[in-house]
Amino acid sequence: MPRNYKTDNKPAVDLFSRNIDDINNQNRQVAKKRKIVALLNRSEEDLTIPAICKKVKLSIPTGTKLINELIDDKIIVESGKKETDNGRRPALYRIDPEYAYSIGLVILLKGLSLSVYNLEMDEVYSITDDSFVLENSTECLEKVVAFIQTAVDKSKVNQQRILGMGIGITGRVNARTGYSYNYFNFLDGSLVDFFTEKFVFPVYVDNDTHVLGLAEQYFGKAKNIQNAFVLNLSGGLGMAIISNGEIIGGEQGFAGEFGHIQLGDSNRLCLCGKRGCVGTEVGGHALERNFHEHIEKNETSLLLTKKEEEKIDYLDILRAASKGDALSISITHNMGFKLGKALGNVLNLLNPGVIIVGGKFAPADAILMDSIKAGMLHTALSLPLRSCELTFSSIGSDAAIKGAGALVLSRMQLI
Amino acid sequence: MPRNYKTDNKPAVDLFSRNIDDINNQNRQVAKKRKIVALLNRSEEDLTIPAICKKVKLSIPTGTKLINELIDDKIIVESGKKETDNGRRPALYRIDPEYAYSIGLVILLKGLSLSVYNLEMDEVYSITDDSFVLENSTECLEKVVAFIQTAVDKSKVNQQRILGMGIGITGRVNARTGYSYNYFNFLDGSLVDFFTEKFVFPVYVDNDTHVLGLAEQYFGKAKNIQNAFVLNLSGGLGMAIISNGEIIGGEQGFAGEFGHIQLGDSNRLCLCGKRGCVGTEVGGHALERNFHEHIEKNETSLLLTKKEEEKIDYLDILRAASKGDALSISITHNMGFKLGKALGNVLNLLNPGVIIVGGKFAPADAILMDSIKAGMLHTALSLPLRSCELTFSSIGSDAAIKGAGALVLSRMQLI
DNA sequence: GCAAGTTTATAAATATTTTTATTAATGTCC
DNA sequence: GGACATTAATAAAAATATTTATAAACTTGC
Repeated sequence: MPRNYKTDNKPAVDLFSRNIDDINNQNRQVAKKRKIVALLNRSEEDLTIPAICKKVKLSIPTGTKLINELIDDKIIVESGKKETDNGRRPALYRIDPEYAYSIGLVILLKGLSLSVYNLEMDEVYSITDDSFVLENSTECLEKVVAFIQTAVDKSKVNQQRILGMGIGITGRVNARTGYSYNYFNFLDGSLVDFFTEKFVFPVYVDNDTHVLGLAEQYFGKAKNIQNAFVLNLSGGLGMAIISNGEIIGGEQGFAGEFGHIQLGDSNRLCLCGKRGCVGTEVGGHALERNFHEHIEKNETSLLLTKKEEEKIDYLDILRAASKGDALSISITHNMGFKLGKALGNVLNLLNPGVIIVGGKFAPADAILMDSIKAGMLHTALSLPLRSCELTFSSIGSDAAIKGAGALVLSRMQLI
Repeated sequence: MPRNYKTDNKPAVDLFSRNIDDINNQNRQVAKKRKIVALLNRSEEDLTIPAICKKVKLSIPTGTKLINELIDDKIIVESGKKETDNGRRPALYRIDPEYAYSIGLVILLKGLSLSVYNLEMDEVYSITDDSFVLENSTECLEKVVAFIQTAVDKSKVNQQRILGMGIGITGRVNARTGYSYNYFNFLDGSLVDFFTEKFVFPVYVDNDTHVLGLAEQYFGKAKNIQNAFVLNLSGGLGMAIISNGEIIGGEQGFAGEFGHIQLGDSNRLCLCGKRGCVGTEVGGHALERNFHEHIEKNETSLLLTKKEEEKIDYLDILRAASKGDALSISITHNMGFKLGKALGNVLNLLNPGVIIVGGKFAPADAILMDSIKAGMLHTALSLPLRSCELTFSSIGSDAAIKGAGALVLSRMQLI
């Protein structure tokens, strides 16, 4: 009887397997290929074979073999020769960006945004529904599904080429199990199970703040930094904590509820039922509330000449502050100071190398930088403060969506 | 000319190499051997070859080969056959505990303790100097060196068999660079450099709280838990944070300054210069202060009948509380409540699965458990609180020393 | 008490990876 | 402009690891 040895040397597990267990239990070659792709994905410039082999700890012959296989599979392309001072010039390689795509979806209280990204995380399609209002209902969930379906259709991307969809949703989310606890919590199974059944590609979920942190980690100012805070400062206040190079989820993925730390001196009642949460003093909604309280005390503002008082939102206040409106400046500074105090305390606990202000307030660096720093001085210990940089996100308004897209690559260990 | 192929199949890098770069840049076989040793070190019971191979992801022939080499090197010993229900009975293997040793040293404000551990982290020698008082001086440092030298001599352990010494020292420490910032900061180089020059074995350093966290992680109630807080509640208050299975050091290793978060409602001036730090309300010294303040207000206590007021320390207060002294119980409960409130806030931020109270207060669970829980209820969000267990360390008073010893194995990736 | 089933351990065959040697492609120096 | 230095890529040889087959050591069930 002839012996039945394995003759095909192709890996049994596909690089783009849609089964997460495969990814964690893959053979050495596929794991190394994944690392090569991830390295090229992270790298700004194209890389040579020796450089790749050094980084992924492979000998040049094996590295060459795997890279050639990736070229055969159309995942990697040669992009020219590298200019060097001496020696034979090496060939450069990069990812073929159009080989595969990922989808980022962000579900906020108001607004639904989806983008399709190629492997290099360049946006190839984008759509937003500003009229969307998040409700914990079947109808709302169906709306989301319909939105995704039409978006995917309109993007004209081959669905077989979609690696997966990452969803960032507001509220408490267990990223590991895929359950959402504040919205769409009426489902029998997890939110991930629900979506996975609806689409041919795999679905991953995390909360909006963690997804923003991912964006900062891969494309923003937390790149190559092992310990960072990424603030999601918009209407509310959240924080993604990066420690030892990883976003901290905690035991159920609930980590980051910075808005519900009681550090303030105020006694305002928070939505969570407690009093004095940072979130009652810091964030867009708190800013609006402060604005209206001051107006009630007969203070005045340039803003009142342009808009009815009830319709003024925190973005109006920010704009007014940057144009010199005294009240807007005052309350924004005040908010920044309180935020700084809270940050200084948490800085003592976690010793980050950088604090990045993201969210809708990211462009407000000119107004907020100094007041936050002043606040931090009041609470932070000098040693950890000295080596912590305060900075504002520069990724732009689609940061969270891009982070949601990156969630796919991250889970597939391709970035 | 004869070709010079490598003929010796022994690894070029020794398993117990004293060069940390070797460890991070080792060949596959040595890395796997290290994993085998670490697995056996962590495992309660002895393991079979198939079990080991499965865990470290090796085929049985290669696993067998490596294990046999470890046996040849006297690092592993066979310990009998395993009883099974069916099939051939496999041989069991375990670490030869006396093959090598590690030293744990803890330098506190008052007291110096050193223990020698075998590979299974059983104590083989222990010595303490209670008269020691930590000062930031050359003389004090020389005292420490002399203490270590006589201790190592007295322990009668072959110095060549000592893998290294782990030091836990109070104050801010950068574990990566080996610098100590509060004590012995007058040195030209790092504290690690200083000690490394004095001894033949390598030296590792971290602060006392992180080392306590390590102990809890490897031998205590944080074992197999990915997200935990380990409180160092003694005279002062510190916290080791374990996230994603790793102790968080932060950018400079300063993470964990829980005592300097301003969460309290009090306005007491802290040693750090700020007001309202948790540490001014929680911890042994705060407890003593509270005790004396109450006595000044003419309250009374059983303790006063036994000891002069000035000599009463927090351990006396704890003992009195457990014997029913009303004042001691009251102020201890009060402290527990404040600690609980502070913990609840940080729990919102990091979502740990377990909070372990360690340090000198670890035996005070009966007095503190309920008051801490009550405090946490006031500040923690319900979802993260629900899944977080509060517990007290049961390792014992030498926890930190054992953690310092484990620091050696940890850095050598042998645990 | 012996066949059948199960698991460990070893041996042989096959597959993979690395090391070393060789060849190729460049720049530099005299 | 050619010897020489330098780096890349490929080829061949050696080392290492895995798969498969087989033997050995057990239990169980009849």
